[in-house]
Amino acid sequence: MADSSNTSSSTAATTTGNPPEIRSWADEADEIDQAEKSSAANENDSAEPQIGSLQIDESKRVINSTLDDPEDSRIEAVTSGDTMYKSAKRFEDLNLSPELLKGLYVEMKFERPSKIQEISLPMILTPPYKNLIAQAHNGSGKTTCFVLGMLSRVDPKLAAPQALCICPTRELAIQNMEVLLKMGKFTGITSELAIPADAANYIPVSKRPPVSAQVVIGTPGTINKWVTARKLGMSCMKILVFDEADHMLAETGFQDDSIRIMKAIVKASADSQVLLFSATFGENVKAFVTKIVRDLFVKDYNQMFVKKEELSLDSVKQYKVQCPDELSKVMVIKDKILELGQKVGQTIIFVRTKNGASMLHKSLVDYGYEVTTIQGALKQEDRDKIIKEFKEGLTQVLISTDLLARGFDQSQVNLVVNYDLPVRHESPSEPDHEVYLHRIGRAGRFGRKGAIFNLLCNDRDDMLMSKIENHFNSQVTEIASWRSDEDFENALKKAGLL
DNA sequence: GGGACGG
Repeated sequence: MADSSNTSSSTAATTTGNPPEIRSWADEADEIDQAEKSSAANENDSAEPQIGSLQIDESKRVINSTLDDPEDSRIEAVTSGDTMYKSAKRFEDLNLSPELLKGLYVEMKFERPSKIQEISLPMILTPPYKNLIAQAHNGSGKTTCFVLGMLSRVDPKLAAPQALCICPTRELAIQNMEVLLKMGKFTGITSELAIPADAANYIPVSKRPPVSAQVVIGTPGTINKWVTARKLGMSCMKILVFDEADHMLAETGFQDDSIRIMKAIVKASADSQVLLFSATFGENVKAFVTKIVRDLFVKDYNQMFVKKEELSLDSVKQYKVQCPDELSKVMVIKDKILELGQKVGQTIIFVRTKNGASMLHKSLVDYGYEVTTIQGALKQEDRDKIIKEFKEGLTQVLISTDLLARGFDQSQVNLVVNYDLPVRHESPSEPDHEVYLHRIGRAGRFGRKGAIFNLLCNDRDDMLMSKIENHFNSQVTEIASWRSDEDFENALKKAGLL
């Protein structure tokens, strides 16, 4: 967890000197790993030899193989080139400014680097500042990791944009900015949020002054707009961070903007460093992302990935509920999940569409329940208000589209409901495993307890569910009867929530 | 389908 590392003996990155193996840093690494001695890895290798591997002759594999605590995540770092990295056991090992250290200890209340920080921060902060592709699990502290990276690399005396962070949603940009302000409180480092202004505060880009803030966090459209209008200068940029990088670089609609920003940075500031962070890097995405980094940046890149026996699937308990029809799904939410949920914390209910969100909202409100709903069609001020109320604990239940699937951090969320299972848009008979993982990652933050309820009401749902179970190789427990209060109570007890 | 570019 991010705020206080455990005390088990840590895992220094140690150079083995072995020739590099071709490895995957996808989140499915565990599966691949289990089978890799046999055929899986070989298949991968022969099909696409460059993927997930490094430039063969100049790379070294650095792996922490000396774990003595089976509870620990396994963190693997693959470095390229000759630079040696020493893991940071203490923040003092990182040459941070006293002001930043104070922020870490006093504001963030950190004691020492978390596992992923211990390994990745030296890779981020050691010259020649190589690019980094980092997979870190939900709730493992990846935000604090790249925020610290940005704050450390900014020169406080230079009043120009030096760090840029790009996020897939406005909410995530805002949330990351809040972490930055907190951690950087004593540094005097300036920052600006680059998201679209609401109608009331709208100023045409041509009429706004150039950005002088040292750190800019925002969404791709607005950032591009500012860059194109020459209001956001790239010449002093040292570090570019993509949060939810797989999504930003692979998804149509994000991809063009993201690549354009990358190109602008490379053009203006050749030695800039790019950090790609996500909990998931699917097979296809991984290939694509590595290719982009290779093509665009002169410098090569390091990789880090966190392996855990069952991903983030182990601290939260997953359930599935057979519901005979749509209405019974509403009944389950109303009579079981909301009633019991009151006792165990906050709940997020995920739906597939904005319309679905509105319909469910109306149903529950008509039954007299207090729920709020967030989706992208709302006005920004409403979005802000709903998030604020939820984060302050004023509302207990939040219905959301996949707007909140990624990155949303609210520690009181113990229950996640999939009213609709996540499906791939291009082939709706296939589940979206990455989105599933991100959604359930909203519960059980930083190792806390949590429960997931998947509501199924037809053969297609059954099929999707079983594909998800197979993919993650984890059995999802079936609730015997959707009508039984006792069944749901026991489920929450087993999840450690009652 | 969702999110990200609207002005």
